[in-house]
Amino acid sequence: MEHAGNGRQKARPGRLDRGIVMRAALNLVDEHGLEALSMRRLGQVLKRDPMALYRHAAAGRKEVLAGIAELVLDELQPFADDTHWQTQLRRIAHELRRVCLLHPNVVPLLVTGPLSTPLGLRPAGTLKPLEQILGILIRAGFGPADALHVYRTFYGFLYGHILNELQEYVADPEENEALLRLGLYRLPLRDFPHLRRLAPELLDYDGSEELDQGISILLAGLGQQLSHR
Amino acid sequence: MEHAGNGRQKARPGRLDRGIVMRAALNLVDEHGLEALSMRRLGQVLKRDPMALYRHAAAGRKEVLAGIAELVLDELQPFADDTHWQTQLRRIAHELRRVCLLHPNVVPLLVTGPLSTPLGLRPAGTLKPLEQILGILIRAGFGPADALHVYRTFYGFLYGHILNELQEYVADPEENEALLRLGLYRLPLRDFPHLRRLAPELLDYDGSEELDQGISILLAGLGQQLSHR
DNA sequence: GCCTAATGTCTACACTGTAGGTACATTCAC
DNA sequence: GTGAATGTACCTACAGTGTAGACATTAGGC
Repeated sequence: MEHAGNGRQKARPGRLDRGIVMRAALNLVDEHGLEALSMRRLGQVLKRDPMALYRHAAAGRKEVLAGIAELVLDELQPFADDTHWQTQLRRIAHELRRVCLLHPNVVPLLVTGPLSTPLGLRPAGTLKPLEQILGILIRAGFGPADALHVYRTFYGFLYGHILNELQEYVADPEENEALLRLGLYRLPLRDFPHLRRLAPELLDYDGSEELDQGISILLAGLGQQLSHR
Repeated sequence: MEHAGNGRQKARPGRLDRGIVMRAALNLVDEHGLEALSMRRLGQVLKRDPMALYRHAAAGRKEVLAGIAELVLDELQPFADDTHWQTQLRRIAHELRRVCLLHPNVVPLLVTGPLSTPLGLRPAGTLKPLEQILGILIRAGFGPADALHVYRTFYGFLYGHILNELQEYVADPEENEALLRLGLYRLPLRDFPHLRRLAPELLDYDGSEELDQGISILLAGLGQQLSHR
């Protein structure tokens, strides 16, 4: 699969580098979850001594995790920024959603990883979306400070939606239905009247549609704020 | 600290129960972070054999984590629901924010914990806010299905904001300032013009204010959606 | 050739979650 | 009371984990 056959002499196991290690780690996490990522297992996958990873790729497990997150964010595809700012925001949202759904196991890293990593020290790749959105908003007429607030609201909502959607999403829909019904009927009707009535709606969840609706609400609010000044 | 001196005979170490264990675990996580929570260390704090925990409190570490999350959510204080629906939503938001800031180390559990726990199987305590907000929205005039969508948007935004705020928040503000300046000046001006200009605004972050602004945007959008049907 | 620096490999330590067994205490039926 | 049954406590053991440190091997420069 991987095996970037570097053309030096010591090509026996295929020379190791940071990129290869990180990609292997991402594969591992995608397939077997975050907990499956251990230095030893990673070494096993790469057919290398676990300690070799420390020399080439990372100073420790944490750094591997950070590397994975960065790798996933690098999958975000850039856009031409010629359309209306609202459609641009919409596109960005769907693009982030797309990438996150491709790597659901990595999402916890994305949302909680940068915790306690001060903004100034984050890798440039992580800051690009921020800069991009600031640009869009400022060109749309927001003042720089307002643009920052709006960015936070927008991105906050975005991450929130993605977390929501990942919770809603369950592998097997049929099992999901059974579980849901069982679970809901367990709840006392007097305490959870609305929730129990909404069982059918809970079952057909369309994440993309849901995201669009949320953004529409946000944009309506934003438009209003923009015109009121 | 804990030591609920139960009045039986074998009161030497003070009889163990699930509540005590969970509270001790929460303390541990609050003070030393999620990684510090191990069954062995928890046993040490409680002066019990680690294996005793398995008998009394939980089937494993995962269950302890779930218990912690539940415990934190139980700290949410209920409201009288007599005011305007918008003020109610605002209160709920601030209340959740308050509790999360009290237990920042637990937030990752709250946002990613219920992942892959189907909605129907979550503990009733976790579902109460959902039911509550559905009620508020339906009484405000939303149809049940719309109320569900709005709930998702609202809660998604809420969790997103909290994650954002926890990222912004750093222990020592002075160090924060130094780091930020250092970090931002490292970024090439041509690629990050807006971000570098916003350094001062990045420094004084008021989470409560920020949350309020976001909610205002949301509510403006919601009001518009509500009147358009 | 040899010297230096980089790289690979192995061992070892201090941890982790938790299955399984054993010794003790308490409780209940009679 | 006695005996059985049940619950509790504790220990040991196993298969993992991250990673520091020492050692062997190799590559490159001269």
